[in-house]
Amino acid sequence: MSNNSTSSKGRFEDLKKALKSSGLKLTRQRKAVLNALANSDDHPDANQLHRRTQAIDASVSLATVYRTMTELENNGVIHRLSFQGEPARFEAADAPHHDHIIDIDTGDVVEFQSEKIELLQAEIARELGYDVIHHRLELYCSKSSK
Amino acid sequence: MSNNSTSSKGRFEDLKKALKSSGLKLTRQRKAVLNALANSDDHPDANQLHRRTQAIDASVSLATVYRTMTELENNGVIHRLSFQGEPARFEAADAPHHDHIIDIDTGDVVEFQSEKIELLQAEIARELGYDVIHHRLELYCSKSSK
DNA sequence: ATAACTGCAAAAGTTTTGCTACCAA
DNA sequence: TTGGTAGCAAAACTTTTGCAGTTAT
Repeated sequence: MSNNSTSSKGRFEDLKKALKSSGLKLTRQRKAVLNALANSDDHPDANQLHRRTQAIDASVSLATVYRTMTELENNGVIHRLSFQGEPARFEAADAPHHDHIIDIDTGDVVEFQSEKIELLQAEIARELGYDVIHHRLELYCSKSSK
Repeated sequence: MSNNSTSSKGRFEDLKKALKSSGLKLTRQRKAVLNALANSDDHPDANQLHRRTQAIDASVSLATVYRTMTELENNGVIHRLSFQGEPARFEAADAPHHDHIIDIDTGDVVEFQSEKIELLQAEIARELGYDVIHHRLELYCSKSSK
């Protein structure tokens, strides 16, 4: 089994596998969408993903991109990111959990991870009588001067 | 000066003051919008705020609600919250900084604050060469069982 | 065979905007 | 007086959906 997220080929195989285990049919169109997503190392929105998909298979419609993303999201195969004031972006869920830094000058997205913050979150929620099901943490940043 | 966010009257006065110091005109319509916002202790979206505003002054249009919120946001008087998959919500910015817990069963929003998390965020960003300008932290939770 | 899937176009929902008239300062 | 504002309706955008035909299994 390829958990190898370094090769886009491996990511494509993983996505196909995840799609099939979700009970979804592997259609020509979905193959193209997954391929486009596997080859994206940024976080494309629906239109970008649609354009990249069409470069592989020009017949794929935007509706299919949306429908596929919705299905895959419901099955935990991809994450839908909705940053402030932007259309939703998508990323494969194969990578370990992480949060995002958004460069407010360039729009670049950097991923990071902090066990400490996760623990603090759970602790805070617990004090208020809640369990954290999932969370969103985004740092809107500019490059530091020095 | 009333920094007293316990009384809605005080909050209304504070909002009016903030609007005027932003160089905006205090119109009849804006008075109604600010009044509606000052009397909201939840986080209304544009439609809700519009309805509450119309209860005060029926002539106010939805466009004016949006335009007013955009102006006030640009001047730091209010915050625009955009939770996952929902239309934007608004809150007065007079309260001290805080983040949000969203109850995924009821939609309730609880505010919390954690100095520790803020410090960790800054530290993480710094290690990656960034300064945090602002951030978003949302915990999507359900009531804890015990 | 047949239930799932697709493209297309239309609809839905949120937010913005052009325009003409109006009003706060 | 006059530049900022308002309402209205239309437009802009993102996302979803009804429908009739197609396809993977």
